[in-house]
Amino acid sequence: MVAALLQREGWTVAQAGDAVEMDRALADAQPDLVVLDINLPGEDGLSICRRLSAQTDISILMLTARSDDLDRIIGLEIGADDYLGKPFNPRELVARVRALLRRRGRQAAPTGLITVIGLTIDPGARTVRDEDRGPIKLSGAEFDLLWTLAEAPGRVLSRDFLLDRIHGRTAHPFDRSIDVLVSRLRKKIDRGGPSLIESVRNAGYVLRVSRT
Amino acid sequence: MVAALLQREGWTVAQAGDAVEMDRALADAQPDLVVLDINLPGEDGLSICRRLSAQTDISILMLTARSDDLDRIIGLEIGADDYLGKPFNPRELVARVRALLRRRGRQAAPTGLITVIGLTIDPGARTVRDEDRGPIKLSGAEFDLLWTLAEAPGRVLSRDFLLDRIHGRTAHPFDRSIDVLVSRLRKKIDRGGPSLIESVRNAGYVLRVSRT
DNA sequence: GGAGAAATGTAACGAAGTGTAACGGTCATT
DNA sequence: AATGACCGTTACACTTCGTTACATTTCTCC
Repeated sequence: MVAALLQREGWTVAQAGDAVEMDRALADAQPDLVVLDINLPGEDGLSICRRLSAQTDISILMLTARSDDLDRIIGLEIGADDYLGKPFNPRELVARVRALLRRRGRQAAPTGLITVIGLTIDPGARTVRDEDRGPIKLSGAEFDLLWTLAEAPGRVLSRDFLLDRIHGRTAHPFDRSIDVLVSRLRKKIDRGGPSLIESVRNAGYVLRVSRT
Repeated sequence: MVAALLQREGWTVAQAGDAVEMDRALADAQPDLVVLDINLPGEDGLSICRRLSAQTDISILMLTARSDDLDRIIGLEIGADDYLGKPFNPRELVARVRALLRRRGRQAAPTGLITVIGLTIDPGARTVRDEDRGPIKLSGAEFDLLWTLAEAPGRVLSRDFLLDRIHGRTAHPFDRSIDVLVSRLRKKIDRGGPSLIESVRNAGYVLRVSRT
């Protein structure tokens, strides 16, 4: 799933099931970055991380089951460049990979702030701020929805597209989760007037372009 | 160094060493964007930022020494449009400046209100307001119909044309949907007198030009 | 004129789309 | 274990809109 996600963003991806496979893959290509699961059969993820970090210049994004600070510190201590707890959000994974690559200077894809209709969205910090009313607290999925809509303000995005972008899955027959998510997001970002997120019958949802 | 960088990209750049110089420069030219260092002699960068943001429409890219969350939040809090931690990558600075200017261009785009016979139609917000009676609530299809008619006031538009514009489909043999839609729209926008939407036998519908 | 045909107006019905409250499962935290 | 955040599912209310049926208007032809 991680591989599919990254491939869809345009990166070239190779997969490996354990340390041995990974070494073989590393010999074939010189990747810029490794996404490393801490739980692996055979050689442990932490050990691999230490080895990679010491011997190579490759960026390491570590995936682990637990996300408390202790783990984090240990992770960074042994040479990981960033760290993501499971279950993670697909969009967040992509954002972090992009950030790491950018930091390496091999990728020029600045993910700056997005401001639409009085909302400032910071993909790096995953925070949203209303021009007038101050910061708005959104849940992970809510943030991803807003972010996705804000990347294409004024364009109608289908439920299928949104579902895929936000959760990396396809809709089942009577899937209403996007509708509910939209409803929840609206409740948090709308000001009195007409909703900032408009529904387009038989099509999907759009973020308003002009502030009314 | 920043100035040289931006000039090399083709932008016109003016420099200022402190707040006073900046005010003088702003009076001379009306820049689209200010790159603002948070550490300045005299008036503090944050203060300047707050002032600019409140008084003008100029985009602000803030440069800060530290890039932790505190700084980031403060930066957004006081009205910066984007921020960049030092030391920064020259290419990234250019990319962000470009992104901000592009975003500005989009936002400045006129929304294209249409006003006919006392109705103001806002295609961006998809709202209609009657000069006398205030906002009117229309459904999606109703709005599209009114909008289409209002783009060509006084011209007769055929049912086929309207159907295609509004629903992107062609009529089947006994299609009356446009008639019904017109009926529904009339009920919402007409004032006492003759209908604002006139039917032309064997041809279609027209929006009245003059208010009777 | 007047009868009939054709065009248009609109109420009413029903299918489908959408909004959202409420419930419950999962997971991390305490 | 208890708590709370998050989010998918479900259920129900409401909206939207095409279809149909019938009423009304307008035109044509005699």
